Amino acid sequence: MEDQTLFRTHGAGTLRPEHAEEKVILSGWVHRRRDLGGLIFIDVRDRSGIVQIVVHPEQADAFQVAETLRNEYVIRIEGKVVRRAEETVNPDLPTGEVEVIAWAIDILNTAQTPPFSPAEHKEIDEKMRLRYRYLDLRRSAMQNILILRHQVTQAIRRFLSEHDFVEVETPMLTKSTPEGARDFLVPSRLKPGSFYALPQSPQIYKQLLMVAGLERYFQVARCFRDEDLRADRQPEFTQIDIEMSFMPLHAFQDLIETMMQEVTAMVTGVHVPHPFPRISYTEAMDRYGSDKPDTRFGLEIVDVSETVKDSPFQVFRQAIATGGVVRLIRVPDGAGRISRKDVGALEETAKAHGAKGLAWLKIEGGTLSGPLAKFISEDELGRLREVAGVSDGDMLFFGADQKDVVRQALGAVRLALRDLLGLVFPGQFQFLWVTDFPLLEYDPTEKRYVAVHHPFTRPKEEDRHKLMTDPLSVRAEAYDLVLNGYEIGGGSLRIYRREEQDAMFRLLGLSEEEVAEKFGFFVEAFEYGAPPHGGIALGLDRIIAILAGRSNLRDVIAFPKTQSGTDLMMDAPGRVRPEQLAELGISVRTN
RNA sequence: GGUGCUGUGGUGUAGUGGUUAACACACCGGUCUGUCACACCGGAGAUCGCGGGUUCAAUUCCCGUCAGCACCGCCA
Repeated sequence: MEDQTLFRTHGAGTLRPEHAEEKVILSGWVHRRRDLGGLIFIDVRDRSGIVQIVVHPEQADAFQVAETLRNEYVIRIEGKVVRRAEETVNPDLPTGEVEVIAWAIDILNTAQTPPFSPAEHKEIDEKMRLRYRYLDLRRSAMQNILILRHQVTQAIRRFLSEHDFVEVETPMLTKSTPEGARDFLVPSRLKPGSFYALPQSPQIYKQLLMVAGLERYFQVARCFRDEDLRADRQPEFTQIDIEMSFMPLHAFQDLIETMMQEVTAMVTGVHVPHPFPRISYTEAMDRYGSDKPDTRFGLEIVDVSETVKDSPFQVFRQAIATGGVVRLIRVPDGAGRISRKDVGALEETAKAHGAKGLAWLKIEGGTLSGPLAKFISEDELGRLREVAGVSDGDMLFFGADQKDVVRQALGAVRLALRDLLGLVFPGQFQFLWVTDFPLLEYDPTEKRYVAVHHPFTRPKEEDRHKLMTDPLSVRAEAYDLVLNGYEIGGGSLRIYRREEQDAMFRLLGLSEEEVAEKFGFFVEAFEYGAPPHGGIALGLDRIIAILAGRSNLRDVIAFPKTQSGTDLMMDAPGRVRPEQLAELGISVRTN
């Protein structure tokens, strides 16, 4: 008899013909049971995979146990690996050339019939999956993602360590600062009425580590933002946070590119060339209507304001007369591929993104159709051919409004066309740097400038002279890393001189007292010899999701939140006992 | 804060102003020695998310509400 305390000699999914005739002990879950009456097959599953167990009636003890097994029971099996007869090989199973003849089966634990089975093939409702997350995670597809995530994190840790970066942990209990997203707050018991904030990112800490002389820092950092959720946004998420001193920007970006190249190759087997393309913010907005363009397909936006400025179509004329623009997306061969119904949906998309409408034109067999047809002269069409390369069979979508509106609306229409026409495919990975973001934007509700990236971002040297005279035209030394139309990272070179940081805070409308209160320690640190530095934060969850071909972040997070920020398994957030609140000096309004 | 979609046995779906609310899987019992999403026979299992309204009658129509999802706003 084998050692009873030994649970396993092999992983179920690892058995191969070379193990034939070996005695093995397996432990795992009953994936499926096929009871033929005089012969019982059990598919046993562990993390490594599935193997078929055969129980013959001659092994009376084992057979008796096998008859009572149910799905998801946890069992231990002793038996012998044998090659399957030619005609019973299962080519769909990695272990399909062998099976295990069992002579002993122990039930380590029984199981209720689960609300859904890990062996099931159908789509399970998201609510169900989240409520019983531990069952959802039994499915190999989910386990594979978690394993993949582990491997990526390990690879990144190794890569950065080899490049002399030091992993440093920074506090989770920190302080709320103005600017940025809404904070998650944690009440202090020792100082009633005071609150910690969970970090939106370790930004200030990592800059202080640069002042401290660490020179190269990284962290797999959990970050928290109390804002509404999306498919690509969770309230807590993980950043690969990186900062370094004394490094030229191009060299830093090269390092990040090399790392992403390695990760992509590891996960997908796809080799992405680098350097990655770079595009300025302005160009991205003009050509793609997005600051995170999906460049896997064309359909670029073309400005035709000049061409149609005298158009009889009033919407065009008026847009231009009031300082706006007219731009179009040309869909090659779109005339035959896009139905009236599709057009209606595209129009809704444009409207949802601020446009008043979406004018369109089909060019088929030399004749024009669509609401614009009667307004476009032969002459204008000729010039459109020149400017936008329009040819027969094309379909054109026009946006006419103020520049920002047209950018956003046509950007959304472009993505809708991507999905409608199926223009992208699995296995395509287009990395892209978006650079030269504006440093500031004007917030009309707060009536002041706010930082586009964050208040620690350095203005571009050549724009610095415009800081006081024309702040909105100042570009930042900031860069986003974009993959397939998702922002997967963002960073900047930082301000590292006190006077400059002070000037930036003043520009953002913070009073001297506010600066002293909120950032006093920070600017003070700059007086003690802060090195030139910069960095980036990469969104690990998004990177994994994209590389693993998943369209929502929940699938790459072990225990994610719903769109309303709840955990359906734990039922968090939850109420707390009155004594807990009392200790914290908190009373809750109940209306 | 707003818009849209969804909510029917354990699960996935079908369906209807008056039905015995249908099907598949799962579940329970039985038969079966080469199955592998086993097969076959039989069985049990649903206050149709919740509340209100319209109606002789509501799972179905209307309003509200809750939950999940997608999106807009928001997310430096």
